[in-house]
Parts: sequence; structure tokens; C-alpha cells
Amino acid sequence: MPHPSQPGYEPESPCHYRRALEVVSSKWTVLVFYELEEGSKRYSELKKRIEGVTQKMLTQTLRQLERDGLVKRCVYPTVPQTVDYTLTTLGLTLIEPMRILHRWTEAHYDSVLQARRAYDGRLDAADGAEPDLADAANSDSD
Amino acid sequence: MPHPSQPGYEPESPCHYRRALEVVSSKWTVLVFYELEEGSKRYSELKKRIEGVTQKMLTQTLRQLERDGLVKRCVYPTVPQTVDYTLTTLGLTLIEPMRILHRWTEAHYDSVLQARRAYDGRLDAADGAEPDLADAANSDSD
DNA sequence: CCGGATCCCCAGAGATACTG
DNA sequence: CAGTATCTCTGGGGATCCGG
Repeated sequence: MPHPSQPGYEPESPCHYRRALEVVSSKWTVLVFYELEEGSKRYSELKKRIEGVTQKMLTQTLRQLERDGLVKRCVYPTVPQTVDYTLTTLGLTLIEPMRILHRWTEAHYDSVLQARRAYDGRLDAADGAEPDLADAANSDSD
Repeated sequence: MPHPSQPGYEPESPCHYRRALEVVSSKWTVLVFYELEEGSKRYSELKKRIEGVTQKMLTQTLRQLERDGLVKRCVYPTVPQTVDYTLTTLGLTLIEPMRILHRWTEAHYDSVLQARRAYDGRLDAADGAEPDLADAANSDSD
């Protein structure tokens, strides 16, 4: 539990939860998880498969996951050094929650995009000209 | 890549999922959700209950949630303006996934903290045990 | 009461070069 | 191969003032 000595801390406050969200919410963490879900991967393999990640970010992400006990790092003293990464048992427990969030995405992300278009459209309309009443059939499902 | 309009993002890549994560992962979004889960709240009420949030951040967060169709904003033309916010039906569908992540937190966050201490401890030990290098023991903890 | 507009600052992400 | 080190620079977030 978070320290009650913290100022502004409320027992009900989800700041604890928010910090946990940071574990999964960072940009590359999710992508790394997706790769490691399939099994151990080497650093170069991850680098190759995760489009657009820099060494710095990949290393940083992996270090954080290692520190959090979600990923295990193994170094093999081969001639050109070899390192591979694996999800720990703790890391595996996060897969299901992530899947659920993923499923939410697939089920509702279209609605989010649609809501955005509607919202932006409303803004544009209001911006361009301000009629007393919008005559457009507003498909506001809520 | 974070931005939708940015070139070089693939529709099939989990970046789609990542973008969806952004919907919930931002610092204040979760806290707003926690408040609205209990029912409609007014702006000032949210501001008062969410410790440490600035007007800018609160407004920004609410705007984004509104744009994403997760929150409904209602303005009442009372003498001092009154505005309140409510979760939409779409917003309500997100509660369950968030709860599951929350539950993961409660079940495993101790393990994460423990892993961190172990990791940091190992680093300190490795630092101290290396006499050839700097023996200045800088005990910097989390 | 609600929130837009503005200035400022610094953590963090990218790029590049170097090392064990 | 698998990182570390350093530099730069952007933009997210805080603070403050102002407007509806």
C-alpha cells in the first residue's frame, strides 16, 4: 500500500492503481509484451520486430520490466554476446488483463473513432458558421 | 507512433491497441473515471475531489473523454454557470476492464515492489562489490 | 462557476557515437 | 551483439491571468 504519510493521500484514492497502470501503459511496454508472449526473444529480435523502437527505448523498457519482475533477462557468454528476455510467472499474470483491455479495444474502438469524428464535426460546424440550431440529424446514441 | 496522422503507422500493428490504451492510461483519466463511476459530478466537484489536478489538466482530460464519447458534458444555463459530467454507455463498458486491471494491481503490486527492491538491492551489491571501480557507495533508492 | 489563453520549465524521447 | 553515454529538442504539464 502507498504510504499514508503522503500528503493528500486518501485511503480510497487509486493513486496506487495509477502507478500500476504505468507498468503497462508506457509506449513500448505493450509491444514488448506482445512479442514476449510468444516466448523468449533476443534483444536484436525484439529490436527488429518492434517497428520504430530505438535501442535506448527498448533497453529502457526492458530494464523497467526486469526491475518490476515482469521479465527475466538471461545473458549467455557466447563470443558475440547473446541476451534473451522472457516473461516471468508474474509477467504472465498480466497477460489476461491486457487481453481484456485489448478486447475492449476491438469491440469499442470504432465507437471511439466515430465519437471523435462527430465531436470534431460539431466543432467545425460551430467554427465555420453558427446557426441557431443544427439541422443535421445528430446520431447521438447516448 | 503516437499520432494518427503521423506517417509510418500500420493499421494491423498493435499500435492500434496502444492508441486505445492512451484512452485510459493518461494520468488523470483514471481518477476522473473513478469519480464518475459513482454518478454525475460537477466540474468543481471533480476539481475538489481529485487531489492535485489543475483546471487545465482537468478540463483537458474531460474534453478528451468527451471527444472519445466516454463522458457526456451537460451545461446548465444557471446564473453562475453549472456543468456536470457523466459516463456514457460507452464509458461504462470501460469500467469492467479497468476493474480487472485494478484487481491485478491489488493482487500483484506487492510482488512488483518486492521485485524492485530486489533488483535495486542487487545493483547496490554489484556496485559495492566492485572495488576496482568507484567505492563511493551512493545508496540511491526509489 | 467554468474554462480559454498564455508563458515557462523540465522530464523524456530521438539521434549519434562509443564500448565490453 | 547488446548495450552505455551524451546532446538536443519537443511537448506535456504547472501557474497565472483573463473572459463568458
